[in-house]
Amino acid sequence: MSETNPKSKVYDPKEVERSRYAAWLKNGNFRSNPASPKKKFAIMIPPPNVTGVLHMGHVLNLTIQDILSRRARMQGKDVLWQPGMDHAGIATQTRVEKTLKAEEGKSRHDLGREAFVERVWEWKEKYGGIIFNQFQKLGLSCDWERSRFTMDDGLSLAVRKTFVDWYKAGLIYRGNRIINWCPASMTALSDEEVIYKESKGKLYYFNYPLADGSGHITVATTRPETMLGDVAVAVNPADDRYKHHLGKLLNLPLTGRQIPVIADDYVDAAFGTGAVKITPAHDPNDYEIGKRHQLPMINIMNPNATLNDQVPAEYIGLDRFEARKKIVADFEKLGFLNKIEDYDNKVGYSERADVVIEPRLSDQWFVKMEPLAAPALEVVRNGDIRFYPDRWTKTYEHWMTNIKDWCISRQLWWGHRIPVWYCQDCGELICELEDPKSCTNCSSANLKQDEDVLDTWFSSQLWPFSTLDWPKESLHLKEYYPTDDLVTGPDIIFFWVARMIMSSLYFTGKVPFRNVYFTGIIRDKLGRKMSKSLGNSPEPLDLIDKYGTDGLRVGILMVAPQGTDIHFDEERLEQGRNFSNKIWNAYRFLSMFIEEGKSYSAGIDPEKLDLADKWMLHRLQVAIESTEDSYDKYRMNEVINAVYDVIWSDFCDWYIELIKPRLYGDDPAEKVRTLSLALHLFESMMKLLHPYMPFITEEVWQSLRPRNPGETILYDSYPVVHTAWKNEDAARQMEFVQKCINSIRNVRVEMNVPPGKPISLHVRTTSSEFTQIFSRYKGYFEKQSKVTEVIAGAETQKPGMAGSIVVDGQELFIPMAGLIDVEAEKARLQKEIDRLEGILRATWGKLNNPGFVAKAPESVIVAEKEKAASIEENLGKLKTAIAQFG
RNA sequence: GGGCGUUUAGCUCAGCUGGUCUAGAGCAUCUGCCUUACAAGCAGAGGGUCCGGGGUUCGAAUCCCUGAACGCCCA
Repeated sequence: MSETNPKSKVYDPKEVERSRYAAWLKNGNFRSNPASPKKKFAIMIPPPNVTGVLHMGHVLNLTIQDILSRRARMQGKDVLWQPGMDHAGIATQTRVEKTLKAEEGKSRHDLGREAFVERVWEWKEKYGGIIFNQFQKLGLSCDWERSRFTMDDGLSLAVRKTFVDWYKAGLIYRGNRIINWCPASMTALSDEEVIYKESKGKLYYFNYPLADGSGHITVATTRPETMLGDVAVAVNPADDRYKHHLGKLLNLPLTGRQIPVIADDYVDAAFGTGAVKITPAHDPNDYEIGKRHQLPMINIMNPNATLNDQVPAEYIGLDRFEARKKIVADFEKLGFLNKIEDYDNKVGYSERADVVIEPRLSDQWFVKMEPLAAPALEVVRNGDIRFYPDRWTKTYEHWMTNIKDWCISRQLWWGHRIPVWYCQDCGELICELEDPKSCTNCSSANLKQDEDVLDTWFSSQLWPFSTLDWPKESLHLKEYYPTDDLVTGPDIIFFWVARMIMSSLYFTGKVPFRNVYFTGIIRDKLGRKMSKSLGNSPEPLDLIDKYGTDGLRVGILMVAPQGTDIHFDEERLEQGRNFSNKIWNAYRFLSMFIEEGKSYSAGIDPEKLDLADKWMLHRLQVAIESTEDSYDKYRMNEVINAVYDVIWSDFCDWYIELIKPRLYGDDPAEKVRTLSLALHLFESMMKLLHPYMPFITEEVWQSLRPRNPGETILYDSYPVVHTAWKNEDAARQMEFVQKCINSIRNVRVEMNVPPGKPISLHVRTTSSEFTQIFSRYKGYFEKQSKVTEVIAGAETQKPGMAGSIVVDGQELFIPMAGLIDVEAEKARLQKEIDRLEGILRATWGKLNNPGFVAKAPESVIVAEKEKAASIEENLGKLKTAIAQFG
């Protein structure tokens, strides 16, 4: 037992959550066991950055993974939920560089590569694990002892093998290309790491004078500074305005250089002036034109986006944006500035450093994607891998069919260094699994390793199998691969999901996972993305403090429909916390009747069940059935809503109330029987709920009956549907009783009968079945609507002054001599009559429609006819009742 | 420019293969209750042009077309 006082009316999650989690860890409850004969279930955590901290997105994403893992475990599977982190090349290097600057005033170059990397490792050991401690507060059941890091030896070996194999297969190559350059991190980026943002800019029109003095050509540009690297002006060959200028030379202002006017189909005559300045070293499109026309490529920028010595002296060293201003000013001075217009366009920013990226011509390493994409596209199209929601397959297909080569080299120090050596003597390039000692061509020992490291995603793409020891053929790899489910955000579908599929198919011949669940993005209540700068991102650990982990998990999951963005509002979590409290109090209630140390058998004697028992058993089966269906479709919010409803609305609101007379009664055998069934039902519901609310369910489960040491709900069997306990008749009868009770309560309130005041109930029934319900289950009415006397029969007469209710043709009268407000009662009846007449009109509308009768399915027509008949019956009785008031 | 998504109660959202849907839930609102599990609770009530327009159908919140607003992705 924990220290929680079972008498406390309010559930306090703090101590329960702390001690339960500690016990699970201590008992190794989360550990996988590949040697066990159990069916396997595996999920790979999307590795958070080593620099990361817990945010709301994690809460949603990881809770879903935990739910799937816990359910699988309870279903008797051996579960591996693989945790770990990635090394986050740019983010981590930047972080450590900043610290170094702040604390020691040094740059990484002051330390040198080796010493700097050593510092990063130190930083990782010190701060890198923080996010795992935070994850544990969420109650996650990861196999922590198998935790992996992308820079581990094993995973590094996987990276190396991948690179070498792909290189040898011709899938990795080195090329001089225009890539996306981040001037802040001073490295190349992949296309995916560029974020395009809408920006209000200017379009500058410059006049370039013709060398023959015959006038000028006006070009338009959004990046004036690049004009210093212009090598041509291009026009569309069909553009009559410029035909006579083709082949002429222009004096490029400020530079003293002359550049030709050329023709190229790429130029859109309708844009700007129809004449385009060509800067092949600083624009991907210009680069293509430059290649086609064998133009020189002048790189005018340093890696940090200042101008280099390829420009006139007065511009050297200027930052690109300062240079822009100066060049515009200089054009104006020279009279070559034609005009400036406002211009909205999209500007690319680097994902990590959030600065404007600069297209840059440089030597980089690339992965050839097309051959890898084809099979990866196929496994999603043919259903070997399924996406939830399915619409993401379209996005995936679109990317895969328009795929471009992946720039994988990064000009960083923190990461997997490219396993390529260059012979300094003969120029040979060596790429092998083992570090080469000498040149394979000329035997020279004068080798130099490539300076660059690989994109972090290059190692992340191997995550599902590299964490399982690949390329070693371990038992883990054999047993858990391919994994079952992947849960992640759609924002990394290209970065990660697609690349895992490609590399897995190539190296293992298998898909990495069967199902991919894409979560929505958590936004604030105004629909804005959560961000540090807006300060609209709540701290999950604070929320756990306020609502408990269980409360937080369930609060989020209840509003997390499949793949739609979530508008987060803390009020939702109150619902989760309140639910904890509700469960706690239901447990407190049942526990009042439990004799210390006694185990109440789960055996159920069908002969001894009363209506409420049959109904509750039925409701539980229905709930289990519906959760199974929802789980199959990964509709996580539907699962929890179904469990929430059966516990709160069925079990707490009705069932507990209905069995109270038996529990408080004086028949000991009946008492034990009732309690046993209630405990069985409650225990099943705790198991059903466990994946969502692991802590309170364990806490309660432990106390419902004596448990062996180390026994835990984690490994108890997950509830399955017992069709024998489904009972539609009982469900229908109980629903009738509930409708009656609801109506009686309604009459009480509308007639202003004080809640405590007992009333009588006279019922005119239409059959002995109904008469029996009232006589046999009289107690239900007494308990639920303070009815102390029930008279039921076909011959029952309406008392003089009485409230009238008609339910399924049965006439319920509540004598209220002296109490009744005639006008109020008439109004109440009239309202019900109006409602029914409305429905009746609509129903007859259908039945009188020849088209409906001719074309609608027979079952629908029959149902409509029955509906009309039953409403007419009820209406008739209500009209009689209202007529009696005159 | 291309693609995807969203639009249902004051708020956040369910409503899935068209038919008990004069549309549900939670929160908020109003009324009454400290009823021996629970006031973080119980009981009851009010609240809707299902974004606009057109179409298909016997029948549309649901399917199709079209327009609008908002959001996301890609170029």
